[in-house]
Formats: sequence, structure tokens, C-alpha cells
Amino acid sequence: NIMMRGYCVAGEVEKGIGFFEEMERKGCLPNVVSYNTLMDAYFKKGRAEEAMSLFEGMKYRGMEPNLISYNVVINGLCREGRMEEASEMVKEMGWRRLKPDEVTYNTLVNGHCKGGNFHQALVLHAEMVKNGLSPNVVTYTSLINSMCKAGNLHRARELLDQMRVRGLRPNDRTYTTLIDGFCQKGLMNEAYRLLREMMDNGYKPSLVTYNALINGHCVMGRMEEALGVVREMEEKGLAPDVVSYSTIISGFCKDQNLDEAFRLKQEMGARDVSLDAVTYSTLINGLCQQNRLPEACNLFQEMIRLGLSPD
RNA sequence: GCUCAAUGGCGCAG
Repeated sequence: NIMMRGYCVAGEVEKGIGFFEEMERKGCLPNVVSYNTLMDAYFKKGRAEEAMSLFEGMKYRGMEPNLISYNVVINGLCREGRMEEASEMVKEMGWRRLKPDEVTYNTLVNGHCKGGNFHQALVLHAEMVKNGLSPNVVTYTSLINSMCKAGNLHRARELLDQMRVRGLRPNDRTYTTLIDGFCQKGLMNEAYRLLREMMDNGYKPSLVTYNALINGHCVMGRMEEALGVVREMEEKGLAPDVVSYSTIISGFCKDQNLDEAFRLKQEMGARDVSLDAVTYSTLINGLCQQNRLPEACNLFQEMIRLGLSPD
């Protein structure tokens, strides 16, 4: 199970399956944890149907799914936007006398948030309380993120206050969520105020936090500041990743400054940061916006040569 | 040993 998990989190699900099959062959039969691990990996790779048939398979073979099995399946269905089926699974849990826990509810709350149904997310939040479970920092971070994505920063702050009133402390992800919300709107002063609060509370800004700040400056067209954040993170020993670079490249493309955009592409190569399909799309789009179609085609071919599939 | 929340492009939807 440990080997399976190792390969699955590395994205090599096929190798994970190899261990699963080896267990069957050698008479060390996979248990519920093996099934849960593989199902989760399938869902996270977007291979929902294979995950579901594993789930059916385990039931057929008389292996009882546990609470975590259902949480995995519910999360998988939520990621696919299949909220109806996710609710059906909660009913199915009941037949097996399994009670949804905080993770189950957090998963459903987040699913409804991502699906844009904030109202239903609040309904689930209330139901969770009614069932004697306490919404935690994960629950609130989902709700806050939903409001940030909708641009309703006022409501996001209210939720932050509400969680504090209930004795919950925002963590680094909660702060990063809010910082991103303000950055998306270009409200950099607020974003930096939250960053300071985050640090005062003992949390170090993560790579994701820095990327959110970089994006905020790019949204405002303040490319010097965006590059300044990169320098700052490097001083702290954090290396910019493909997201940091793509964000800045996108900013330069919007600024019609393709020279700088391509300079950064080169820098990525020099620093051993691989471009992904999003980075290429950003650059291709930048070229197309300027009617530089032959160069766009060349980049398109370059990405295919590198084994990246266009989406 | 297994499950939940945060960051980048385009399109679609709003």
C-alpha cells in the first residue's frame, strides 16, 4: 500500500496498479486501504469511470467500503461536478450505517462552492452543524474562496470574522485564499495588509502566496513590482515555479511586451523550470493577439514535440 | 498505510 501510494502521488497511477495486481497475484490481498488509495488516484487523474468500477468491484467482491472510501468517491464525483451522484453516495453510506464526518461535509461544501452553488454550500454547512459536527478551518476556507472567486470580498471578510467568533483561527491557506481574492481585484494594499497579518500570526508565505501576489501586480500591469516579488521570494530561498513564470509571462503578453515574455521563457529554460501547456497557451495567445501567426504555429509545434498535448 | 480547503492561459457559461 505504501508503494502504491508513492507511485500514485507521483502521478504514475499505472505503476500503482502494478503493485495492486502484484498483491493479488502473490496472495497478499488488497484491503480497503489499497482500494481507497487507487480510487483516489484515478479520480485525481480524471479517470472517474475507472475509479467507479473499482468501487463497484470492491463491493461485488464482498469488501466493505469504509467512511474513507465514501469520502474519496464523493470527492471524486464533486470534482466532476456530479453533485447529484455525490448526494446519492451520502444516502448509500446511510444504508451501511456509515455516518458522514467533517471531511464528508467539507467535501460537499467545497463541491457546491466550486459548482457555483453557494446557497447549497451554506445548506450543507448548516446540516453539518445540525448533525453535531463542527465546521473547521477547511470548511471556512472553502466558503471564503467561493466568495473571493465571486469577487464578493466583503462577504469573504464576514466569513473570516464568523470563523473567528466561533473560535477558529485562519491558517496559511485561509490567508492565501483571501490574499488571492484581493489580488485578483488589484487591491494590493489590502493584500499586503493580509500578508502582514498572516506573518504576524506566524505563517510563512508559501509559493502559492507569492504567486497570488505576483498575479495581483500583473493584473495591475505593474510588471516591475511583479518581478520584485520574484526577487523577494528568491531571497527567502523559494524558487519560482511554472505558475510564477506563466503569470508573469501572461502579464507581459497583456502589456504587449512579448520581448520580455520570451526573455522569461528563456529564463525558465536556464533555471530548469519546464513549461507546461498553460505556459505555451499564454505565449501562443500573446502572439495571436498580435497577428504573429507563423510564430504561434512554431510554438504550437514546439509544445507537441515536447510531448505536451494541446487541450 | 488511504479521504476535504489556496496560485497561472484560452474557450464556454454568467
